[in-house]
Amino acid sequence: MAEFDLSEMEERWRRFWDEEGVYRYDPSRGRNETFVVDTPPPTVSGSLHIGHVCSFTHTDLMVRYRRMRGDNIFYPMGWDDNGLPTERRVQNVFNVRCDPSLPYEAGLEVAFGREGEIIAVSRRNFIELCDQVVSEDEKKFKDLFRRVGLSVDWEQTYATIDERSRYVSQLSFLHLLEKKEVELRNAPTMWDVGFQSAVAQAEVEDRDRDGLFYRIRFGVEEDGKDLRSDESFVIATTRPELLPACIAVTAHPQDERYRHLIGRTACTPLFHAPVPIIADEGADPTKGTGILMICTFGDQADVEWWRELNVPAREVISRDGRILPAPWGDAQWQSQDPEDAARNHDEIVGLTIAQAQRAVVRMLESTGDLEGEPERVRRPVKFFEKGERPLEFVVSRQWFVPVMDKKDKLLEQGRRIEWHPELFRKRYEDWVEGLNQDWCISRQRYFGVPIPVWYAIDETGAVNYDRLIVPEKADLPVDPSAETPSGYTPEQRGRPGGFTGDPDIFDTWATSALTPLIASGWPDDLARHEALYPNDLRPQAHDIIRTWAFVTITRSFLEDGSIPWKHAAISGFVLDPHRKKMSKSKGNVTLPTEPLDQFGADATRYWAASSRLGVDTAVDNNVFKEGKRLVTKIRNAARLVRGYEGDGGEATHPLDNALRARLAVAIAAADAEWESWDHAGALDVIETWFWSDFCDNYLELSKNRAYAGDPSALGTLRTGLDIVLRLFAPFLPFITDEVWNTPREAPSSIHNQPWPRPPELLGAQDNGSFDAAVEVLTQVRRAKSQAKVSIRFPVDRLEIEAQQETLELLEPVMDDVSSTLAAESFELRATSDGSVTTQITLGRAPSGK
RNA sequence: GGGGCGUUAGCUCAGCGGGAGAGCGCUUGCUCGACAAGCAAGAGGUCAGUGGUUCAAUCCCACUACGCCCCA
Repeated sequence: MAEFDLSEMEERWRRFWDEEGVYRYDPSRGRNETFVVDTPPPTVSGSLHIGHVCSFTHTDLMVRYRRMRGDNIFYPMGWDDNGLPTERRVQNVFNVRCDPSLPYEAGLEVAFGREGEIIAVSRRNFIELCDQVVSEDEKKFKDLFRRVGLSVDWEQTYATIDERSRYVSQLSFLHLLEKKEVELRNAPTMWDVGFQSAVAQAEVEDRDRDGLFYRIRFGVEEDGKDLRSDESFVIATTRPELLPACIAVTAHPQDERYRHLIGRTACTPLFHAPVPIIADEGADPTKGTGILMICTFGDQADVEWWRELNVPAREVISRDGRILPAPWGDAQWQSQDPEDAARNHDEIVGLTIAQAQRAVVRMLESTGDLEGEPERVRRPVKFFEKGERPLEFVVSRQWFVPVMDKKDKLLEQGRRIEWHPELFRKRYEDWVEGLNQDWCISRQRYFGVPIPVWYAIDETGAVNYDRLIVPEKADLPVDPSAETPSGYTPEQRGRPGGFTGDPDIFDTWATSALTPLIASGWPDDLARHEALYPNDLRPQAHDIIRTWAFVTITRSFLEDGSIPWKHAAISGFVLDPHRKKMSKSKGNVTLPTEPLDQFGADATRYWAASSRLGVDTAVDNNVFKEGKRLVTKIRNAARLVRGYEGDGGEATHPLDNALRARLAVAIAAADAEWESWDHAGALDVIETWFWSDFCDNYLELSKNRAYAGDPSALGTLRTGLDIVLRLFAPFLPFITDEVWNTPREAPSSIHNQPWPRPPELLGAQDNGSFDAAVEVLTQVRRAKSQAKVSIRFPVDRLEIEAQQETLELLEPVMDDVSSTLAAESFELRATSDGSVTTQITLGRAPSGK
C-alpha cells in the first residue's frame, strides 16, 4: 500500500486537539475529581534531549489514562529560564558580560551569534538579552513537546522568571522571614571562585583529584617561652597554603601518640602563630599522621571546629580565589614573630591557590619544616557541579533556610508521599539524613528572582544588616536594586541615612521549589488553589531528587506543613544503544527529532512507554520499529473491521462471547497495571490481546461470518476495535484518534472518551471454545507450514480427536474453524486422552497454482 | 568507605515459589478476500556462581563475582 503520511496526520490531530480544547482544564470541577500534575519545568537554556521525551511521555501516559477515567486534568507546562544556565548561554550567544556598575542603555541591540570582542552591558540590558533568548528557546521546546503529543493544557504555562513566579517566590520568602525560617548570616559558605557565587550542598559534587599529602612540622610552646621548644609533631595536609589560616590543631582523644599534647599550645611554622591543641573524636587517627590542622576554611569539618572554638576566622582566600593580605601581629593574627610572619605572608599575597601552595611548600622546605617527600594521594575534592575550580569556604553574607534542625520532619513528609518505584523514597531519605549544612538560597548572579529586601544605611554610611526594609506584599514583585522602599526617596540609595538594595538573587531551586504554588494561583486565588493543591503527581528523573524533590517538599512543609503532592513518579535515564551515558563529547547522543522523524510520534511514545518507571533505558531502534509496526497493524486491522458491511448486534456466537470475555480480562489486567503505576505492563497486556487474540486469531476466525454480515460477529468486531483503540489511546494518541474518527463525519476526540469498563462486555463468557479453536488452528497451521504450503491451501478432510467435553466446545464453532483453515469437511472423534490431535488431508492446489 | 539497583535466548527486556517467556535478529515456508512494516512454523537458555530454606527455587535467604547508580 502507499506510504502513509504520518507527519501530516500528526499535525492534523495536534491542530484539532488545540482547536477543540481537548486537553483543557475545567476549573469548575472539584478537587477530588481533578488530577493535578506538577510538571518539571525544563531548563530552557539547554536543549531537550531524548531523556526529556521519555520522562515527559511517562507523565503523559498516566495523564491520558486518568483523563479517560473521567478525571479533570490539570497538566500545566513550566519553563525554567531563571538562573545560571541562561546567563551562560546569553554570554555565549551574544558574546557579552554583565557589569552591574554600568548604566542601562535603552534600545541596545546586540546581534545573535555576535563575534569579536566581549562587550560589557548593564544588568538590565543583560536581563533583556536573557528574556530574548528564553522566549526563543521556549518556543522550540513547546514545538517538540507538541510533536510528542503531550496532552498539556497550553493555557496553563508559567516561567520561573515571569512576573507571577517572581511574585510567588518573593512572597513565600517574606513568609519565611516572618516565621523566622530564613536567616541572613555572615558565615563561611561554600563558594565557587570561578562564578564568584555561593553554592548550596545540593549543587556540589565530589570529583577525584590527584594531590600531595604534605607532612609539616609544628612546634610546641613550652612554659610560655617565645621560641620553639625542642618538642614538635608533624601534621599531614593536602592544603599547605592554608597554613596562615590555621587556628588550632586536633587529634583523637584516644590517640596515645598525641595525648600528652592535648591542652597545650602549638606553634605554626612560617607564621609562628600559637594555636591550641585540642582533642576531638572527629580526628581520624588512621589518616595522615593522626593529628591535623584546623584552618579557616579547608572543608566543612573545619567550619564546625571553628564554630566550637568560637574564635575569629582567619580569612586568607578571597572571593576570586587568591590569597588575601593579613595583619600579622594584630589581635586576631597573633604571632611569636610577626615580622617573619608578615614577610612570609607577603610572598603569597595575591597568588592563586595553586601558586600559593607551591610557594608555601618552597618556604617550608627552606626552613626545614617539611618532613620527607610528599605522598601522592587521590582523593575526592568538592566542586560546584557546573564549576571548574575546587570549592572554597568563604565568609560572606548569605540567606539561609535552616534545614539541619528539621531532618526528622522532612523524613516524615517523605513518608507521606507515595514514591514510584518505592525505592526512590530511600534516595530522598539518604539525602535528608546526609544534610550537613543549611540551605543557602542567595546567589551572586544577575538573571533570577531578586531577593526582596533593602538594608538601612546608618549615619556613618555603613550598611546595617540588622535593619531590614521589607516591601509591601502588594508591591511584589520588586527589584530592590532598581526600586525604592516606601518611606525613602530614590536619592537616598547608597547614602548615609538611606538604604541599599540586596544585590543578590535567589537560587533557581528556591523558585522551582514553588512550582505547585506558582501553578495553583496561591495565595490570591484561593478557590483555584484549593482545587489544585496538594498536587497528585510529581514526575521527575532520579537525578534531581536531592534538588527539586527535596526543595519542593521543604518549601511546602515550611509554608503550611503540607506535602506538595501525593505521588512522585521517578523516571530512569536514557542510555545509548550500548547502555553508556550519552554525552556530546562521546558523540553518542540521539536527538529527540531522530526517532520522531524516522518512526513518528506514536512509535517514539511506544518506546518510552515500554520502559518502566525508575529503570534506565537504552535507545533501541528495534523498539521504535516495533512501535511503528503496531501503528500500522492498528490501521490495517481497523481497515478490515470498518470495511465489513451490515448491522452489528448482540453476541450470540460462542467465539464472539469468548473474545469479549477475554477482552474484559485484558482490561482488568491493564487496569491493575495502571493502578500500580506500571504503564509498560499495561501496554504489554493490551498489545498481547490485540495482536494475538484479536488479529491473529479472532479476525481470521470471524471472517466467514463477518463477510456474510452476521450481526453477532460484526458487533463483536466493532466493539472489540473501539475498545482496544481506547486502551491504546494513552500510548498512541495520534493513530488511535485517526482510526477512531475515520468513519465519523463530525470528529470527536478519542481522548475525551470514557475508559472502557467491563460492563460494556457484560454477560460475555469464555466457555473455552476460543482456546480449543486456536489449538486446532495452530496444529493445522503447523502441518501446512511443514508441508510448505500456503496457509489457505485447501484441506479435503480435517480430523480432530479430543475429549468429549472439548468436542462439545468445538462443534458449534467448527464452521468458523474450517473456513479459516479452508477445510472442505471435518470429523470429530472422542478420545479419553486429554490432548487434542488433528490430522489433515491436503486437497489440490487451487487453479493457477 | 556507606547505601541502593541489576546480572534470564545473539540483542533489548518481561516473569519472581510448581510449565522458561516477548519483541528484534536468525532459519524455513507462505503474495490467504486488513496487513510482506505481514502471516505461519522453527532453532536458540545448567535464568552469573556457591551454599541454605522448602515436598518443590529463575523466583525466598546468605555469601561471592561482575556491572551500574546515589552519597561521602
